[in-house]
Amino acid sequence: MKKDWTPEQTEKRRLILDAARELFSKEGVSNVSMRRIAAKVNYSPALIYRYVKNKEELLDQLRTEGYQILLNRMSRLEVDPDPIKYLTDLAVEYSGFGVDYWEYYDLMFHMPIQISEDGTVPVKGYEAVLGMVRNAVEQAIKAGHFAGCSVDEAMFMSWSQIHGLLSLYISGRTPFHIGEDRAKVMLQEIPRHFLRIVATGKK
Amino acid sequence: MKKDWTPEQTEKRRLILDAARELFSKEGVSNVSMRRIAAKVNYSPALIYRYVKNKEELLDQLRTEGYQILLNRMSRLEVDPDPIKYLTDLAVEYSGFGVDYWEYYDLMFHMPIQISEDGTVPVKGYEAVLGMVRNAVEQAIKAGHFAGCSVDEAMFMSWSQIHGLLSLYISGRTPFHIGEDRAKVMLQEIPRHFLRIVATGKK
Amino acid sequence: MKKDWTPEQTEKRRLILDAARELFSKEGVSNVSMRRIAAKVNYSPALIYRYVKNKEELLDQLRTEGYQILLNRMSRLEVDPDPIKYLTDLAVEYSGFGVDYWEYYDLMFHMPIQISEDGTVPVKGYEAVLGMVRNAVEQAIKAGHFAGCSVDEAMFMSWSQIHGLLSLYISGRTPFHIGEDRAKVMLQEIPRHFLRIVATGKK
Amino acid sequence: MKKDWTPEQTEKRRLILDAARELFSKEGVSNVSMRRIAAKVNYSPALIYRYVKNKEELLDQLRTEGYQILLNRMSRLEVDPDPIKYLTDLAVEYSGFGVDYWEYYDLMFHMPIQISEDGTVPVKGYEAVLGMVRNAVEQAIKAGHFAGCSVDEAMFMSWSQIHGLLSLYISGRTPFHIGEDRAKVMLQEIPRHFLRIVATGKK
DNA sequence: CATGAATGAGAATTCATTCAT
DNA sequence: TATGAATGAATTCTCATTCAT
Repeated sequence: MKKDWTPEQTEKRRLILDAARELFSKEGVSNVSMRRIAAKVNYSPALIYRYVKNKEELLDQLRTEGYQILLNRMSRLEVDPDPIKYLTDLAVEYSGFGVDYWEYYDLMFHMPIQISEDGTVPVKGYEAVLGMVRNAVEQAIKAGHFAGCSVDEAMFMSWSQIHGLLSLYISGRTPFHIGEDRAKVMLQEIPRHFLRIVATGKK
Repeated sequence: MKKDWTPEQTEKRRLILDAARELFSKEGVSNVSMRRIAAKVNYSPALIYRYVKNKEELLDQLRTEGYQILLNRMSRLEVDPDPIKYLTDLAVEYSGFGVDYWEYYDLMFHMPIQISEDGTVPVKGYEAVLGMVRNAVEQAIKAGHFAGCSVDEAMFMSWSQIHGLLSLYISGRTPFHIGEDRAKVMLQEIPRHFLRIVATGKK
Repeated sequence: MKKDWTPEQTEKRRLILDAARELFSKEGVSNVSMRRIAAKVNYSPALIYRYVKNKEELLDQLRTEGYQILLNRMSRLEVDPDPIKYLTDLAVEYSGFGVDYWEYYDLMFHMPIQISEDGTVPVKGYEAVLGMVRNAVEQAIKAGHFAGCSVDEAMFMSWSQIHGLLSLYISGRTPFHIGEDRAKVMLQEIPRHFLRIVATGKK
Repeated sequence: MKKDWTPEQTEKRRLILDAARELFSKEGVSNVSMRRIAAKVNYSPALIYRYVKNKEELLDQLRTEGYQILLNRMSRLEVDPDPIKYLTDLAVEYSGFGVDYWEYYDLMFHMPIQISEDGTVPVKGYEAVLGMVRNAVEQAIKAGHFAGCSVDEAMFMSWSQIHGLLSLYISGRTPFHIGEDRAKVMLQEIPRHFLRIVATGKK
């Protein structure tokens, strides 16, 4: 499945990938058959296989694309001298991606992760994305933030805060009033509250 | 599937549900057939349908049970006068459930939510669970915490922090070193860091 | 696919195996689909799989049965003190099987042989059959026959003479006049000519 | 597919046939798709059908070619005055063909024979090949060999001896030690033993 | 002459589910 | 109550073949 694609072919492949992405997140990967993807783009089931090797490759391609887009968005940020500012920028960008491309996000971060024998994740881009976050967290710790946290801990807490928001958002669990633009409200939360969930109990 | 169950019937239904849950969690919902559930409890495939309407109802039932268990765990907590302490207790209990019953959790909080026409979630227990959290958050706000946050906001941030941790944990994305007990490490994080992601930038 | 079969089940499995055998030799193994086998016995395609694990197992079963039948026929012979007489008896029995069960024979001796890593043939019965022939040939050599031949050679020549007859017979290449009973004529040839193709040229 | 071929067309058809033969022999007729044949000669699948009517015709053509090659090899022999010598020469040539072109041989002599209404075999060359053998046998009988055999019988025995060797050889059933050159060993057997399987029982 | 696009038919399986007994 | 038998519909994927260009 690499050949040299003509523009038309690329376009058709795109069509298929998009249809698949939509269906996958609407109904779950395993409830979507190649047939249904074909039907959605008005192709015969057999034709799908001229543009996509198989279901596996289709999923991999979507995931890889997702990581690439996310990576691009995160990379275009300037590195702010204030590591917390930078980390927040990253979070904003990450969430923006999650909201704009929630179908991708679903495929990228909700499926059980595959780890190859050497301990790495075999989908291109995954490690790169997490690496950026990790570096930013590391800088923040060096600058005295996240008192008492290891890099792992700080990274995990930061990541999971944003991931939690996106995950609930994607599955429709944002507790905001129906009628409002969920996405917009969601995205306002991030810069306002990221890394600032402070509940100052007397302890 | 609403008949009046005799105790024996209830017990058998129980057996089936348990088998289903175990299989689902071990192999993923869509990789488990009704046949395999039947085999696991030594019933004929047909008999399953005496106790369970179909796969869908089976899943719904499991979800409902999940909410019930979670509700029980959260309810048995004493309400600490310090609302932050209580909220943290709730978080610990919630996460404990998520780790112990991650297979339930997956079914309960990762699938797209179904909302009925009147705006409620038709699965029994769901609203109750969230209600408890909401109340606790409300108390905390009244006590002066979460400065500047609406109840919705504070509730969403708190929930998604924990949900994010669990979600990443369930899909295998905890960035801790292999070999450690992921579950244990994960659970240590919660009381240590919940509601305390503070990054004091100079701003 | 072992379970304990009830008599009815055994019978149905038999039905399927027989249908498969007929189709296989009439049209070639790879031109016969499970669907067609199902159709031939008036079952739904799915039902086939209650009685047979898959196409592979079906073929293996048929082959194994074939070797068993052949082995039985060859085993019931008394060992004649004259090794040539005995060898001829074996040949007659072997050919009788080949003619009576030519569909089996086709599956057993015309498909490319599978040899496992340890150099043996993994289908039960194959080695046993050849072993009997080999022993008989060995006795004959010890008794002074097959002058100048190794056991391998003598065994190969004897075997291939009969196999050649059967192979041509099965594929319809017996050059006897149409209308005669090909099978009968064929079988007469064996005792008359086996091991006696003597063309004493003056050289 | 009878058009008048230009030399270029003939050449291309040749290319396709050769590719097909190679693939067929390497992987078995039913494991080779028209696509793969096309790919092997760097044609588009569609183009194949300009030079070959369909898979069936392709096979028929290969068979016909096979008979032609075999016929050529057998024809180039001088007719030895000793009919047994000549018959042996034919056998050697026939087996040489079978070993060199075993893929052809398989197609030519293992598939069920098609006989047309007038009792002849509709594939060109088949009758001619057998005719040569038949004649040679006839001469041998006239010269006093094959005592007591009809032409049919003698012809059938001779043919099936060689065919048996080739058939077992092709399906991998030569009982010679692995590591030796099976083909070479096989071919040595023919002149050594053809028409000389003598087992002189005391009887 | 040549090809890319396209497809209907079919391959081996599997599954949720029903039904007669 | 319980089950074995049965199946229609679905799954992923391949293939021989046609046709418009």
